[in-house]
Parts: sequence; C-alpha cells; structure tokens
Amino acid sequence: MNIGDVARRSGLPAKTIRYYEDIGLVMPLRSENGYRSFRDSDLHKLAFLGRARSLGFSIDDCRNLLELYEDSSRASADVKKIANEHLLQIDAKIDELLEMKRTLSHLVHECAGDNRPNCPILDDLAAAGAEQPCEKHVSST
Amino acid sequence: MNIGDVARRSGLPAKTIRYYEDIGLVMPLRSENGYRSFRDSDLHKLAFLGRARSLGFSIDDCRNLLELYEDSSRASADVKKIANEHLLQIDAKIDELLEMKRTLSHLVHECAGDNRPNCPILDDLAAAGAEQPCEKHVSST
DNA sequence: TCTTGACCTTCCAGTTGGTGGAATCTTTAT
DNA sequence: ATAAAGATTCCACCAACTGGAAGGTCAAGA
Repeated sequence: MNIGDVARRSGLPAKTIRYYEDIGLVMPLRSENGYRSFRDSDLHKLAFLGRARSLGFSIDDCRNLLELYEDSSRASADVKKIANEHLLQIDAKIDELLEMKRTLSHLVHECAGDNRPNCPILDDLAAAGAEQPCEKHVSST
Repeated sequence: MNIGDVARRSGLPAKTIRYYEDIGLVMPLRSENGYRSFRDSDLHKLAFLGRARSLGFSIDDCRNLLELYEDSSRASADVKKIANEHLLQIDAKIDELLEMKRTLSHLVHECAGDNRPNCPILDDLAAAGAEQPCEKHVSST
C-alpha cells in the first residue's frame, strides 16, 4: 500500500503518517521507486495510533501503548496505569475549563454588549492583581 | 521598575514578560544601562494580560482585548463578542474532553489491571477502524 | 510518444506560548 | 577586589503537527 491508501484507510493525513515514521512510530518498507510500502500491520498500527490520539493520549503514551499492545506477555495493569494517569489529566483539564467557563460566563452575562464603552469584562481583567489599591497584604499563604 | 519587580508584582515570569515585549504586547522604556524600565501602566497591562491568559484567551485575543481596554470609546459589544467566541471554544473543548473521559473511564472500568495480558483498553484501540473485518461498507455518509 | 495530472519524495519553515540555558554586562554589597 | 544577584541578548527546544516548494514517478489518454 502507498501512503495515500493508508491515509484514506486510517483516516490520518499523509503528512501525519510521514511524521509518525520520522519519530519512529511506524517503519514502513520502501519500494524500489522510493515510495513507502505499508504492510497491513503498519495500517493496523496507524489506526491504533489514530484512535489513541483521538482519546487524547500523548505521542509518548501512544508509543508505550503500542509497545504494550505488541507485547503478548504484557500486564494489563501497565495499560490501565497509563489510561488512569491520562484520565486524571483529562479531569484536571476539565476542571480548569469549567472554572474558566464559570467566571467568563458570569462576566459575559453582566456585560450589556451594546455600543457603550462600559464593560464589566474589561473591568475584571483590569482589576485582577489590583484588588486592594489602598493596602497591600502580601498573602501569607 | 526593573523586570524582576514587575515579575514579582504581576506574577508573570520575567521570561514571559520579555516574550510579551518581543511580540509587541508591552513596550517598556529603557534605562541608560539598557535595562527595561517599566511604568505603572506597563505593570497594569501585564497584570491584565496575566488575567486574560488565565481565563484561556489566546495571545491574539489578548491583543484585541488590550486594544479595546485602551480605547475609551470602545463598544462593549466588541468585548462581549470576543468573550462569547472564547466561551464557545471552551464549551467545545469541554465536550471533547467529557467524551474522552466517558469512553476512557468505561474502558478502564472494564480492564482488570492485573498481571494478565488480556486488556479491553488495547482491544478497543486496536479494533478502531477495523469494526467489520469481513465486509467493508465504504460509508455513504 | 508525449503530455497531463495525480501521486510520491525530501526538506524547510511556521504554528502556540512560552521555557531553558549560555555568554556577557551592571549593580550592589562586603 | 570580588562575589552574588540581577539584567541583557540570542539560540534552541517543547508538542504534534501543517503548509508549501521543488522535484521524481506512474498510469492514462490523444
């Protein structure tokens, strides 16, 4: 299979597949003309990578997952550990975004959004870090 | 004020402040010795930027917000528009992460996580894109 | 046979938002 | 005098690609 076929079948852009070869995630053979020649196993790996990436795993995690996948004597605990750590990061990110959303939607709600200059959103951004203009308490935390 | 003071007061790393000057977000004066000399207005801007960044606004958004902030004849609608578009992106990201979380926590739940090789997580990653190995229906959308 | 177009190759640069480090001043304190 | 702290510039690096240029290859049609 040439890269175009693999791209269509895996759903990954050809550019990305070349990149994955660059960083050693797949090692397709080469035809006489210099074209990459992908085996079914390469396609399979790329589909695996695409799926793992779509679940948000880092390239580094993907590398480890792929290694585990190809190790028939793996312990599922090792896979689960990677997945669990990733889940924690996802949770952290969700929390962060929810907090942003909470703050921002509150501000947006307060803002008239008309042609007048008064704007609680800008007020909030400008007020940050200058909460007490009269007395600075250096936070003993 | 030297950059160290501004860093302490704004909470931004000195490196970041230099970077913000590089990309034209702040334009501190220079002392005779070549040191950056920050005015109160610069510190104020940097605090503004720090707050906006912490709400997830892109540097580009920050640039626009800063411009609006300094334009006393702005329309609050312009600010609100930026904020609302950002909110939409936050929502999209949250949805994406929640979907990842849903899938992944389901898989993690299924996985024994012991020393045996059988692993539903890997099975899922491997099965993706190969759902029907016997018949390929090219998806008529 | 020639040519056109689709496909493939490599390589270099840019993206986002910084961070790390080296080499080199300047200032301040002892 | 010297050392530490803090400043400067510049260059490289992170993730995970993406875009584009310049060129080689292949299959089909006139």
